[in-house]
Amino acid sequence: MDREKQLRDFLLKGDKTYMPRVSVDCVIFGFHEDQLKVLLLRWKDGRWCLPGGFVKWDESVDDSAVRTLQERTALNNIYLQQFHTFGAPDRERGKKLKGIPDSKKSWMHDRFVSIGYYALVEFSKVNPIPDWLSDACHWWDLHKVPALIYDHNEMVEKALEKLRLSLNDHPVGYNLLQEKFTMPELQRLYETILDKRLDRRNFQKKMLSLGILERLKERKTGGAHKAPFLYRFDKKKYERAMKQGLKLGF
Amino acid sequence: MDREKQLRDFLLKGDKTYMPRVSVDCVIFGFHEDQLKVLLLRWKDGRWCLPGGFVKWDESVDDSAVRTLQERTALNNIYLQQFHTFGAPDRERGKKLKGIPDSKKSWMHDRFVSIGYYALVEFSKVNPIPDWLSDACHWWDLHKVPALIYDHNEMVEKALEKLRLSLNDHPVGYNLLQEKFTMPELQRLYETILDKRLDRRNFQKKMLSLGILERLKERKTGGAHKAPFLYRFDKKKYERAMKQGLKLGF
DNA sequence: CCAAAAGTGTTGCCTTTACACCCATGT
DNA sequence: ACATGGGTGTAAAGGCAACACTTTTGG
Repeated sequence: MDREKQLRDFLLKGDKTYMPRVSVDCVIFGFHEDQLKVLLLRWKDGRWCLPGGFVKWDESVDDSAVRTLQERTALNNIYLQQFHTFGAPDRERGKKLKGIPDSKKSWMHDRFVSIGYYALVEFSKVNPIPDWLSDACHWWDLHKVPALIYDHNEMVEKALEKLRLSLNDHPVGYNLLQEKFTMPELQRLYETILDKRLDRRNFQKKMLSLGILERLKERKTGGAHKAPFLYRFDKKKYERAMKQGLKLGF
Repeated sequence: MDREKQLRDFLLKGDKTYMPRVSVDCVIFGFHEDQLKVLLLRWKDGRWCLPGGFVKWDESVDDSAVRTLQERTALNNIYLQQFHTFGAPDRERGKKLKGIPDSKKSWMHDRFVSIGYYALVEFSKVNPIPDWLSDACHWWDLHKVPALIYDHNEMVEKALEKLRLSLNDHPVGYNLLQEKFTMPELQRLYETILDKRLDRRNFQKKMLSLGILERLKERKTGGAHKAPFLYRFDKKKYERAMKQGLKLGF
C-alpha cells in the first residue's frame, strides 16, 4: 500500500527534511453563529488533536506555522500569533507511533517541544483539509472540544487566555469576520471571546472612537428587525492600531 | 588538559543528557543605581551572550530555565517568565564551535531553537558565576549592552518589551528591589522600565490603592533630604495580584 | 399594533491628571 | 537659611458606566 511506504519514509527519513525535537501546533479560531470554533484533526486511530507540523531545516519556526495553516485551511495571509512554548518532559510524539514497525528508530520517537500559535480566520472562507495522517478535519465549538492528545487541551486554554488578554490593547475582528459586518455582530464577537455581556451603546461608542471603522451606506437587510448598518475596517488604520497597541480595557 | 576532555565529552556525548535542537536563554534583569541591568556571559573567544542552557531529557523546559538561572546567580525562587521562542533558520549553535575537533559530529552542530525567558532578580543578592565555557559573567547597563552572539540582542529587546507590557496588568518590584524600599525607589524602578517620568504623587496613590504595600514604622535615613518611609510588599496580597491581574494602565 | 432589535444622546460617577503647600535634612 | 527631595491634599478634566427614548421591521 502506497500510504504505508509514505509513512515508513516519513518515519525513517523525515529528519532529512525536518528538525527533530521541535514541532509547531496551531489553535485556529473561527467565529460562526455566535460561537468561537476551533479547527481539529482526527487521527486514523480516532483521537483528536490540533493541526500541527514540523519545522523544515531551512525554514523559520514562524514560517512553519504559516505553512501548517496554509495546508489545513487553504488560506493565505492569516493572522498568526506565537503564544507559548510547551515543553513538559512527557511530550513524546513517539507515543503516537504505537504498533508501527521501526518506530523506535524514528526521529519522531522521543520527546518534542512544541511551539504554540493561534490563528484567527474567517470561518466561511475555510475549507478544512485533513493531513495525510488524519481522516477528518473540522470545526468544533470551543466549549465542546473533546479530549485531545498530549497537552493539546491545555494549549487551547492558553491560546484563548492570550487572545482575551490581547483584546485589552489590540482590536479584533478584521481576521474573524467577513469583510462587511454589523455592529451587533462585532459586539457578539467580543462578547463571545470575553465570555461576558457588554453594553450595546457603550460598545459602539468605544469601537467608533478607535477610528478604524468605516460605516457603509448599505444596511444589512433580511433580519427580523430594524436593519443595522454595515461596517468595514479601514485596513491601514486597523493595522496601525495593531502595531501601536491601544488602551481598550475590557 | 582537563577542561579539554570535559569539552570533548560534552560535544560528543552531551546528547545523552540533553535534548538536541532546543535551548533556553535567559534575560536576567536587575536594578541598581536607577539603572536596569542585564547579566551577560563572555565566551572564551571574547564574545558576549545571554546565559543559556540546554534541556535535560527528563526535565521540563521551565525547569531548565530555573536551573540555568540558579547556576548563574546562585539564587532560588526567582521570578521567571517565558516570553518568546526564537526559531530563525540560521540559529546555529555549531557556529560557536569553530576550530574544535569533531565538532561536525556533535549534537551541538546544526540549528537550535531557543526559548526565551526573562527573570527579575534582586541585584544585591546576585553573585554572578560564569559557566565552564565562559571566563566572565557580569552585569551590563541595559542601554550599554554590547553586540551579542546570534539574535541575543533581539532577545533582550523583546524581553524588555514584554516586561513593559506586563506592567499594565501586573505589579513589579517584589523581585527587583530589596525587601524594604522607599516609594521614590519604587517609582524610579517603574520610570526606568517604562523609560518615562511619572508624577510622584499620583504614582504613590496608584501604588497604595493596589493594597499590596505595607508601610513600616521606620524611615530610610542617611539620605541628603527628608527621610522617606520604608515599605515592604505584603507577599500574599502581592502574589494574589500577580495571579489575578490588575488594571494599572501605564 | 406589538415585540424585538437597532440608532442615538445624556447623566452622573469615578478615575486620572495636574498642581500647591508644607515638612524634614544635609550643606 | 536654603536647596532639595519627600509627604499629603484638592480641584478640574476626562473617561466610563448606567440608562431612556425613538426608529424600524416582521409578524
